[in-house]
Formats: sequence, structure tokens, C-alpha cells
Amino acid sequence: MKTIEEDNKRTEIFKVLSDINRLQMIRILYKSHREMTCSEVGEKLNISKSTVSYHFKLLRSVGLTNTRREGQNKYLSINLVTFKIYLPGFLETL
Amino acid sequence: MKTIEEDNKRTEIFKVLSDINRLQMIRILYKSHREMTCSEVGEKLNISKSTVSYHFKLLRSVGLTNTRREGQNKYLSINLVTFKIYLPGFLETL
DNA sequence: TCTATAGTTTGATAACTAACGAACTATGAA
DNA sequence: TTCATAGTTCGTTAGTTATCAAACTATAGA
Repeated sequence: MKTIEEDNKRTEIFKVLSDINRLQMIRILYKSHREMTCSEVGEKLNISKSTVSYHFKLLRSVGLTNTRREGQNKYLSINLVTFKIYLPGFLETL
Repeated sequence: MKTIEEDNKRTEIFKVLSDINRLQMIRILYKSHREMTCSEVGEKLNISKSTVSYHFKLLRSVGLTNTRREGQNKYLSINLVTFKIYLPGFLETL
């Protein structure tokens, strides 16, 4: 039997992926096969930088993305482990 | 390239699964390997019948469940096709 | 027809979410 | 130290969501 904590984790991940901007962020990162900066992704989606930051924070908070600082930039990438555990096969449907 | 309609469908499905009661409804239906009535599921989750009806309507609206009327009862079951298309491998993680 | 049971819809409410600009923090370059 | 760039946090606002009781609809049985 699964614990309530595990289910809360699941529903949090679904909530984070239930926004069209965040879904597209994940697709962009996944399809590009590389890290990208916040502003790089933000430009593609045509939303303000504060909104981009807000969405990236949510993605990170549930472990869907990794962040790596380098100078002024912060590079984001897909956390494949989380997807494998909670949504196996999903990325391939994008 | 995926269409915006497909992405809207994806995010709607995630939104529906981002609630703890609906996630548990899906698990109960999946694990039981049978159809169940609204009140049967509602009793297990200890929420009012109007709330159960509300959640079931959402599950149905995105095609995650099937409904079959028989007399006074409505029987619900998992729609495996939708899960296979949009969330392959997910049900097995429950 | 009347009654009971199963489920839906309505109306209200409290809590939450996405969006923006403005202000702020952090790092690097001149 | 001053300036510029990248990203975060704050405050606000409009829109959405989960919940319940009450009223309603639909079906079956007496």
C-alpha cells in the first residue's frame, strides 16, 4: 500500500504539469537535449521574467528539473530520474 | 510538432489527476479490477455525494473513466485507452 | 401513484493560482 | 566602485477550485 506522502508527491507533480507554460518548458528542455537558461526559455514562451522564474521554481520544487549556476546564468535541465519514477514513458509522448 | 489542442488535453488530464481524492478514486478503480458505483467509492473516501459526483464528472470529462448506467446505479471504470495514450506506464506505479 | 434510493446541479464560500511590474539580490565586467 | 545582466521576491489582482447542503432528476419497487 502506498503512503499518503507518496500520493501527495504524485498530485503535486501533476499540479505542476497541469499548466500549459510549464508543460512547454518541459518539452523545450527535453527536446533540445541540453541545458538552457531561464531567459532563453522565457523568450520562447513570451512571458515576463518574473513569471518564468515562478514557473521554474515550481518545476524545481517537485524535482522535475535540475539547476546549475554558472556565472550570471542558471542552467536548467530535465531531471530524468523523477520522470522515470513517477511518470515512466511520459516524456516520450511529448 | 504537437498541436496546442493536444497540449491542452495533456494539461487538463494532469489537472484532473492533481487532486488527492481523484487520484485515490483512480487507484481504487484500477486496483479493484472491476466497476464500482459512485456511492461505493464515495464511502471509501469519506466525502459527500455531491463532491463525489463533482470529481467523477471531471474524471469523465477528460476520458479517464467510463460510465455505465444500470438501474439506479452508475458504474464507473478506468478508461485504459486514455491512460495508455497520455500516461503510458502510470497506472502500474500506483 | 407514492416512496425510496442513486446521482446531479445549484449557490455560496474559502482557499489557491497565474500573471505582471517594481524592487531586490547576485554575479561579472569595465 | 560603478554599471550591466540574470534571476528572485514582493504586492496586487483577476480568475479558478474544492467543498458542502439543499434542491432537483431519474430509476425501481410497492
